[in-house]
Amino acid sequence: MYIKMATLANGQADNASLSTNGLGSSPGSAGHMNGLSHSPGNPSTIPMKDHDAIKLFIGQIPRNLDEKDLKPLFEEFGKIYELTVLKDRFTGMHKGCAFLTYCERESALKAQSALHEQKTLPGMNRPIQVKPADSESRGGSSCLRQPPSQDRKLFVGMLNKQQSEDDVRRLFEAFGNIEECTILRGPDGNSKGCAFVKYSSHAEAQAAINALHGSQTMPGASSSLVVKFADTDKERTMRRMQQMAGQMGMFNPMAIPFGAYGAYAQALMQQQAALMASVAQGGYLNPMAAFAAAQMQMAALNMNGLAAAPMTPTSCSTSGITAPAVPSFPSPIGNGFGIPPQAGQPAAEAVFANGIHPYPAAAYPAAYGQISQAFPQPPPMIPQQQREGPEGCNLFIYHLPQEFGDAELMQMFLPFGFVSFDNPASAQTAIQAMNGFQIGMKRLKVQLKRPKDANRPY
DNA sequence: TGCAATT
Repeated sequence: MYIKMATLANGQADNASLSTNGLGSSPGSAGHMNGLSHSPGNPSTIPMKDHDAIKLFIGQIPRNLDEKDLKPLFEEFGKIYELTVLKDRFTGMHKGCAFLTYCERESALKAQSALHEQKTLPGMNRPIQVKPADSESRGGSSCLRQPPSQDRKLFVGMLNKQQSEDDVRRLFEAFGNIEECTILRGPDGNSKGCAFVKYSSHAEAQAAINALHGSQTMPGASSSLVVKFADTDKERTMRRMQQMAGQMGMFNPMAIPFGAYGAYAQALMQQQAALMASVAQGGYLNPMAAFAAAQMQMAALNMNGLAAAPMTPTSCSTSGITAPAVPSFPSPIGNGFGIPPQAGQPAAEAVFANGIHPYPAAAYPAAYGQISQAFPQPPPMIPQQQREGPEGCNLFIYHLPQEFGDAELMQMFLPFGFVSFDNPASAQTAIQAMNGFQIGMKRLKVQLKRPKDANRPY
């Protein structure tokens, strides 16, 4: 059964990319769809590129420039095979960077030496970046294989905001060869007081951590220097999801920690967004709705399957205090998808019976016990009428963000205001876990919903 | 207390 569910999951992921491609972002055809290269208007010229062509990553591009604006800039170094501005997959927002492949390898080398760090596009506070894309250094037999950069890239926090790249380099150069050093800056060019430092090896990075973390306090910093490995992709994804949830004023206690499921959750989100976009008016669905769709899909999935996955006492005891007590997916102990969970999931309450306060968001326990609120199967997206659980099982949640700009969305998410469990112990567990949970700038206040007939205490 | 921008 478990094997079968895993296969199904993969099938869904595949379908997701297929339908996305159907909407016009197949890697092979992106250039055509964007109408930006391949000598348009000359059908006799079939675009060809060298076998050893280099895909370049272009960074520090003003967000108001699209492919057609960038094309002239790069064309002077050779014929462009493909140029793609990176956009956010849900909002379509320009990410400020692009991929560029020339037909000839030589053109790429020329462009890189002429442009990289050499010139600053209007409105930018840092010079343009032109270098081989990360994908170019991985896996190619003819390329020098580089170690993955996430094990050797450091995040440095608690810097003085006046410190420059050079200052940071000087601080870190004793511990190894620094390949990249970047101060993080806001849109105004001011330092955010933190930086990335990339060494050539993991050992060098580790040495820098050992020597520098907490070693000193920079003038004006609120605590001592922070030196740690930078976030992984997964952590970044989660961070962004949480930020977005905060910004958009959405609260979905089930969906947020789903970031922890990484690739699978992402595949689902893509699939759902693509699906929604295709049934909408042909073009891009409004971004709010697209994101909401993804959230809804995840919530529905969670309620149907993963939320009900029982956690064994063993998995609890090994999860430790701070480690997320969420099962990896697919879980061999889960009951799969589309099968309504039975009431009274074993051991769910035991997970946090010892008062563990699971932070951060990733640690939100996926197995409180069954949430009794009815939620429709994925396709119909309109929640049923709200249903309450027995007394002592219903939570009331204060401080939900209220930035909804869209009345429909408001209606969609209204049911999340109340959360009902099928037994009081689970409700208490949820309070323990979620009270104080931070969303954006706010912290949730979670307590038992007062019985209707209770006297108001004040 | 701050994690860019790599489809």
